[in-house]
Amino acid sequence: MENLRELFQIMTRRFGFLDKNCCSVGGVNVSIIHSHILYEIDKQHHPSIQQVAETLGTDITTFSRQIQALVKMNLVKKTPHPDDKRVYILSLTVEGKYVATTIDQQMKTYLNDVFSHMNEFEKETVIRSIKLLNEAMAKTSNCCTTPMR
Amino acid sequence: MENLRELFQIMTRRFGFLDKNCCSVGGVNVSIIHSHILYEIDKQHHPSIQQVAETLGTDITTFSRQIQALVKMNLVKKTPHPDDKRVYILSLTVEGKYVATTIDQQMKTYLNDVFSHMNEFEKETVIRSIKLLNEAMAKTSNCCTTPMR
DNA sequence: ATTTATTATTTGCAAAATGCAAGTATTAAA
DNA sequence: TTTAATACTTGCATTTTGCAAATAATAAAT
Repeated sequence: MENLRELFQIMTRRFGFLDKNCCSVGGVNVSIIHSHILYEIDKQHHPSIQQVAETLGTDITTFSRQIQALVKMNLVKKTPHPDDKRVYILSLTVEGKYVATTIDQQMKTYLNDVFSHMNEFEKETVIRSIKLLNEAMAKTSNCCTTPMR
Repeated sequence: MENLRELFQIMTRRFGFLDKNCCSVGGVNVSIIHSHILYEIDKQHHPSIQQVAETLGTDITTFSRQIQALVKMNLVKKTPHPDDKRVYILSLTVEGKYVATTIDQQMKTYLNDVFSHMNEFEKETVIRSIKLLNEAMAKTSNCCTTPMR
């Protein structure tokens, strides 16, 4: 029985490095944090500030400022919610969408690079395993979800 | 063909949450960063400051200060290298070892919790997959290793 | 044997990121 | 129509960061 924790520690650290490396698109320099925010805004359907902060597990006041920065960089747009004036709806600007897409492609390239060292069967197994893992973590209440405050 | 990046994004985010939650032992409050440092010092055999900074991909000046903090907290000990006086050897104090061990146990508990939602076969498959992934990432030079510079 | 480079680590400093407490504005509940 | 709750923002004060430069020690070159 091998050391489980070590296995995961190494894996997550490596993905962390991946994140660190790949975050400058054209002239714009995007931090990892910002890239994750862009990713989530793109993925969620017109989310509010609160919603994205929640999924990323970031303090809301910090997140508010992060959004301000992204708006200033002209990557994100804040639109008042039509029915509830307290809420702001987030979306990507054209430039933001471009940056998000480019980062996404980079990430895909990296991942394909990683998978190029496996045969098709191994690749399928690994992908299936990550899915299993995600499902299992979703079921585990006392860890792996948004940090408790 | 499903979205590979999303799969990995979710997984690493979840492990990030895991890290965020589990880092206070007894009275001592240890940040994730500090817990990773303790982990590496424990794992590597009498590493130098430089070595650990390298594996964690942290700027050396920042890391120097992190070590100072851990020394002040009485979790880490700095010993001058006998042959090369420029170098400091890092080791855990008794208390540091205790903290590291406790965190390790917590992590193992969390992981077991996650795996409890799988059957034995799935568990084996997932573990084998993580290993495959780590090996593949190690082979991939243009990502997943210590940030360049 | 001295000068010159390298290496390991530390500080100065200034910029950036964080989070709590408190604020505003708006909506929902009593 | 007062009271409570929600979504978001700002004021601070603290912490974290990293570059440039300093220090100290070893290695290489002359």
